[in-house]
Amino acid sequence: MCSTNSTTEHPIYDATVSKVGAYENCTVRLKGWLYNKRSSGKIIFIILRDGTGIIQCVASVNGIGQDEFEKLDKLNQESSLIVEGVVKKDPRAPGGYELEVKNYYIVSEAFDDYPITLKEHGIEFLLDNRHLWIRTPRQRAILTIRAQIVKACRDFLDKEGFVNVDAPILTPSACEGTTTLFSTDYFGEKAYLSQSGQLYNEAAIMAFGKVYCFGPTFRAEKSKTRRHLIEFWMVEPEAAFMTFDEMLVLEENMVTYIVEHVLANCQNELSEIGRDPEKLSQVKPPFPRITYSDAVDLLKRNGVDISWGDDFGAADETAIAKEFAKPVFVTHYPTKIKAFYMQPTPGDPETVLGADLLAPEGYGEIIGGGERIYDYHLLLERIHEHNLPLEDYEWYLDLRKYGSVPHSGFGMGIERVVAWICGLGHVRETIPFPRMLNRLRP
RNA sequence: UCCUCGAUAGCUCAAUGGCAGAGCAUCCGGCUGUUAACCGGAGGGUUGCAGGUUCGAGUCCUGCUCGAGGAGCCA
Repeated sequence: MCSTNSTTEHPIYDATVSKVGAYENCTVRLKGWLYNKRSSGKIIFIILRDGTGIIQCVASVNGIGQDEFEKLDKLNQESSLIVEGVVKKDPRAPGGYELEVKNYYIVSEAFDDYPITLKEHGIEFLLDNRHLWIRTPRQRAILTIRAQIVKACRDFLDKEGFVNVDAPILTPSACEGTTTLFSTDYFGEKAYLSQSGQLYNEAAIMAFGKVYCFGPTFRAEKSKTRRHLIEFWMVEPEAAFMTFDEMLVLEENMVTYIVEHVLANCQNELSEIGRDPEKLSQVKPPFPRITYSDAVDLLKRNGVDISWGDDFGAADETAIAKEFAKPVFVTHYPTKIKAFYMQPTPGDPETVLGADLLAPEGYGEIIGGGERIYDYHLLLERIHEHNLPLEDYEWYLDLRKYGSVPHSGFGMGIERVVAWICGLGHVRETIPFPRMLNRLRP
């Protein structure tokens, strides 16, 4: 990267912590924040954070002079600064490289009461200080993995020929009429925040064939568990002519692609959060498939008090997923516990062509999807059965009037996937600024 | 909405019904290879709020507020 046969001119390279290994014995300039420091009289170790990583910078009185040394020694945690120095390989330094400081500039000196110290903190305090908490290496790693998961979703679907057609956030009515929605005023008319882009996707596939929407979703439910956020992100692929079985294959290929992408690109981040990649590398197609009926039998054998027709609780999902090392599909749910648009199973109208994908290790449902009703008359019947306001679904019924085709789609919850891949105990760390019951700030 | 647990220094936590404490952070001082550095010193409190019992309440009782975990709910 740089030549070591130095002339009288010593070039200074702008670098980042993550790339510093390429500049061994060269002078580089790093821009970042003071994460921590350790001082020992005439030598000081500055731990610099620049967003790409953390590096130890060593400054001595001999190297930068008494005045500059004392100024640096008094610098507060999280002060922003620019450091110039020589990159040295040193096994004593965390990360294997350190910077021998030749020069530094303080950009902004931080106040002396930065709340997030390097000691332990409680979750309430950390969430109150989420705007600062995201600076810590662990949170940076999780959110970096999230970004890579999002990228992998888009890369995979683009590669498979899906077109990104986003659905509106402001909608005139509930997509399903089941869940509690946030309402807002739309110039005198009531509008709701989207809980799914699926119905709009179904319109879009008749124009593009294969589409996906990717955006935030809002549920005004008073859910208070490790798997729930009030505002979360979903990617929802939908394709014309795609059968139920083809959809399952698409799902397992997408999940596998995401896991492989993270394993290939986020080694440092996985190691930072202490996630064992071994468990993830087992995720390869095909994923096991179990029908709802067989899942009920499995639970009964394990002593769970459940009868056919009951929906699964979180503990049930965990018990089912525990039987498998890979994500598992639960298919053919009872018609009455699924949404109105689900296509009945041929020859078995009591169940539908719907499937949930349950993540391993107790992370529960990460995908829900299925084949949609494409017959006009059946769909109309279901809308009546569910007492849905017909006027809100007229455009949706139009899709069955003008060139309807069999089609399928699914929705994947990004935060639950991030929680699973990162091995986290709660989805609140998987999104930059979580919106939860009792928490709207910061 | 329900169940369980919790709230004491900026943070994490101690304190048998009997003087309000420690570590970290902050401030002052020391130390030329530290690894959440270490060593010495200082400042820092309406014990979530409102009542009650008691000679005496951080501690026991009642109500409330806030939070956490879970349930219900939830493609």
